[in-house]
Amino acid sequence: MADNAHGYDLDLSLGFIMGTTYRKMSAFFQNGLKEYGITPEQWSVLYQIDKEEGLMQKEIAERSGKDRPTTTRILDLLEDKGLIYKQVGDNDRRSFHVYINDKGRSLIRDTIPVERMSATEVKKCISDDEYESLMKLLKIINRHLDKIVVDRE
Amino acid sequence: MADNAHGYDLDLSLGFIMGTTYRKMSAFFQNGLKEYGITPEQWSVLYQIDKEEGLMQKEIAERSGKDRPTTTRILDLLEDKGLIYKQVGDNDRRSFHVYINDKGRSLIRDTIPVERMSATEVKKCISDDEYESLMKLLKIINRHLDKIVVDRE
DNA sequence: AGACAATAGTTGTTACGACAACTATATAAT
DNA sequence: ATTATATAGTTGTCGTAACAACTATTGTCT
Repeated sequence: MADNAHGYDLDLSLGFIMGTTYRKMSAFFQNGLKEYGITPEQWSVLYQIDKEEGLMQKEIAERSGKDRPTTTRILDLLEDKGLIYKQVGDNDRRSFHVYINDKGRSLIRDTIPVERMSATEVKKCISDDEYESLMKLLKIINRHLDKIVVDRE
Repeated sequence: MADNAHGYDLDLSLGFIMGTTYRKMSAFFQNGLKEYGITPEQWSVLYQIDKEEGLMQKEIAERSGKDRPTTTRILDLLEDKGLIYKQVGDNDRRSFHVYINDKGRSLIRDTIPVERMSATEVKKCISDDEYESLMKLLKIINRHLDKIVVDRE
């Protein structure tokens, strides 16, 4: 955000508009998280760990929609902040299981209302039906693009 | 993309889903641009310069939805690739006017079909009406979030 | 058992976005 | 005219994403 906030020339492609919209929503969330010393992306990873403890990094990556390198780095940051800890896999010594600790748990508890505020804010400018239809369309496109990309693996 | 392509746990917030959808669309476009040695973000900047030559960097930043630092860097890359050139402002010696050259022009001409393919691909999984309504909703949210952020300037 | 492939995670590089701090020039206020 | 302020652009830093290349471990094939 910071620097540009104007009347954009929005006569542009879907991908482009989705990018700017996503970044603004993310910035809005980030603004609410300021005092908690955590970013929206870190939050989403921590949230997944809180939701189900003992996940392997690979599973966390899948659930938070990030690739393995990015997940490694975000987990490092969360560990540095003392919010989570890793434990070497019992059966598989290549893998780690990830656990949240008290500090992480209370951070998530405290910030869930902040996360909700993003949705609340968006719902100020569109109806509930429109919100639902937006979510639905995004999920459809998401899955569609997955199919295309999966072929390349 | 590269690493993760699965059945996500999409029980997540709008911002999150918008982020992953945006990244997948961007990756799809990027894939089509591969042979042209340019990224989607660079493309969007070059596209604006082609559309109206002699723009100041500030105007390019606004139209492509980027802040000034990011614009500076992308313009540097485009200049290094020999697609554009800058010229010091006549009245205002702080500013630059940016022009596209032949190589840049032909790149845009050649890649506009690639850009269109992204929209075409998305339209394979949703109807035209849904596509339009998606665009409309994103623009509304975009403007709404602008209003909130503008207050901070 | 030994070779080979698959998998979990890490590291390095490039691009981009957010943000703060900076330079240089232009404009306004007095 | 001098000072203050605003504006155009740049540079530095951090976080994140995409991607390639790597290590270590596990599984498979023979």
